[in-house]
Amino acid sequence: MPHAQRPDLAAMLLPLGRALATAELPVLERHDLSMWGYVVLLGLGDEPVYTQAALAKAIGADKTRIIGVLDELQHRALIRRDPDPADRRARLLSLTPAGRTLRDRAQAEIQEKENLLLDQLPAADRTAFLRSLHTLWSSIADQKS
Amino acid sequence: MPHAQRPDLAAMLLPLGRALATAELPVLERHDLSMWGYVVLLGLGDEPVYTQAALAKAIGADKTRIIGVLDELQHRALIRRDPDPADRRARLLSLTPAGRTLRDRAQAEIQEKENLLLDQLPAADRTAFLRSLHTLWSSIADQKS
DNA sequence: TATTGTTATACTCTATAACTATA
DNA sequence: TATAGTTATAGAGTATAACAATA
Repeated sequence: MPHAQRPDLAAMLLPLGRALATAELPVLERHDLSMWGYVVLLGLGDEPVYTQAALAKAIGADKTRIIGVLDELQHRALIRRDPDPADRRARLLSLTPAGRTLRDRAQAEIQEKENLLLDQLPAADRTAFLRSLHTLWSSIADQKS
Repeated sequence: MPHAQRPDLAAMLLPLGRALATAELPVLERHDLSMWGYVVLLGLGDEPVYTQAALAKAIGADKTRIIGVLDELQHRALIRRDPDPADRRARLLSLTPAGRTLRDRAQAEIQEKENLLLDQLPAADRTAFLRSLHTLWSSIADQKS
């Protein structure tokens, strides 16, 4: 066997993902968001609630990791952290309208940038790429739960 | 604007890449290779030479980061680190036949695993995905140099 | 003066352990 | 006893600074 015909998948996916994340940092900075702050806003979808531990698990972070992030987002009134009347240990997390707006704006700008990169692909490849990436990503996300 | 129609690219690429890398760790372990050890072996392509700084840059590592890795690979006779007679500061790096064999075996096993994941895609999507990923990855790699 | 390889140090990020308040 | 949230601590990984040898 002479040599591989293609680079390893991980050797393409990870550098590409990191390059994108780095390129998107200035967008987040303009909105005073850290990467984790943005991920938390995304993690708090449109469905109202969560507990901190569940949110942490959903976004792949340690529960201790996100505490400072939640503190700051709450302080900026982007999220609410209401004690659950049914279980006073738990905090119900939700986006405020301001948080939702900020999240949607940041995401729109980020995906705009990403679309510029995707524009170099032929239209057919582009849709196949997005469809495939989504399939593969879903399959490993399922696997985790 | 209600909500994004797709997840962010980086939010799919990075978890997918990490999941693959994690799944491939046992393969590397069987060959007594660390992730960086494997990356170094891959970085020393079939072309004979390099200098440590150039290799580090090529694989996206700090030059100080790979010294221990090179030490171990050399000790196991997987690479050679010959002083350059023309410039005695520099070390010419190359794979030994054993290093090349090990690299090719590990890569074959890794890509076999990756192919299993890709098998869930329809054939047409699969080729379009690989072609597109390669295009995007090349474009960001070019950008760096 | 600049560069290669190296070591030692500092810094960032993340995970672990230990605590409180609830259940 | 077990769990949610928290704090403090320890660890892994990485980058920075400083050095000797060479150009």
